[in-house]
Amino acid sequence: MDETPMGIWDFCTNSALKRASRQLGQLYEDVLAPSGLRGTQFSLLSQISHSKNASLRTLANLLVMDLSALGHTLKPLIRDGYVELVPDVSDRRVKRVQLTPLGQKKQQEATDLWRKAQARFDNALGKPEADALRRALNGLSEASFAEAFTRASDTTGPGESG
Amino acid sequence: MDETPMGIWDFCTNSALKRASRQLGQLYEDVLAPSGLRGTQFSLLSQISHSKNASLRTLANLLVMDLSALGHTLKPLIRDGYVELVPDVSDRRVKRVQLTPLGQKKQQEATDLWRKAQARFDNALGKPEADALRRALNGLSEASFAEAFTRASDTTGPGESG
DNA sequence: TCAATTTAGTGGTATATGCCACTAAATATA
DNA sequence: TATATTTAGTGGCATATACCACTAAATTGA
Repeated sequence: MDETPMGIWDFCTNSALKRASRQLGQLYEDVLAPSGLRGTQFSLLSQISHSKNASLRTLANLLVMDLSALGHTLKPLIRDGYVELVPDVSDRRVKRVQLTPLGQKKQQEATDLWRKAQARFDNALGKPEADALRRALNGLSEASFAEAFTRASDTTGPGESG
Repeated sequence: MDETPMGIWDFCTNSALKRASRQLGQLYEDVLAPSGLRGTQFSLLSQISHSKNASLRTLANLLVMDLSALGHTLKPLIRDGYVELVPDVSDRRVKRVQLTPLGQKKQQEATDLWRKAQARFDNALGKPEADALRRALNGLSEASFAEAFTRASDTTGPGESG
């Protein structure tokens, strides 16, 4: 065999993460398809549902997403009548994000499909492994991890100083 | 506390994966920035370097990426002179992807930066955990996982029937 | 050999996501 | 109070990524 099936993802966590994200994204989206929602849109609607009356900024921080990216991503959902932005009265810069009744219905409908996808995932990987993976991923998403990463000078050698 | 900091990512592996991907993407890209390459572009150049003379289709499969998405993503790299597509002589449908000399140089330059990012990641998470995470993610990216997922009827109850 | 099917790529369109520049509004400071 | 700074959001531009329709070339089958 002269064709080594080695990839950058075997070394690079970032590449591995993106590749896995594409794969799992496809898998979940296929299941969510009947709802007409993309995977990201389902995540968004669900989080908006959880974080009632959050501002765009708050939501962006929770989702570890750029504020303007969130704004852009919400546009199709606003256009389709699932989400609305309500200006805050006390701070006129702020806009609160909320689901419309239609959005709530759509989110619930999609949740039924999502449960299937999640069940399949847990079955395919094993429940304990799935839970562990989710925890690990959520650890990476915490601000404290970003700080640890940024702070980490590459002390690859033996003996950790400082 | 009436503000439960609970998120969809606490339940949904897909949401957790995308969120972590955004976070890690930012972290890696900050380190790669001096090279002028985005994270995805570095992954791409590296994989092209590994998979010498691969066709677009082969590369797309390896990367678990849609063929046309790969084509689109390569465009900036071709425009900037890092990558070129060479038509295959025996099968005139096929285009082989390869780095230009400039692309090789850029890839090597970026690899030096990447090593820093990777070292920081390993430091922040711990080497064994990082390796385990990479393995888990690469498992999700395998075709066999997609098959297991698709095949998995949601046998959430006890007793798995054939 | 010729038609039907499959395979590789391209281009258009839409969503996902980030950066930067800009506006508006709130807050801090002199 | 008037100015400086910070904060929230918007809009433009670029890349990332998917789907669909289409072309071209190879393969299959009659």
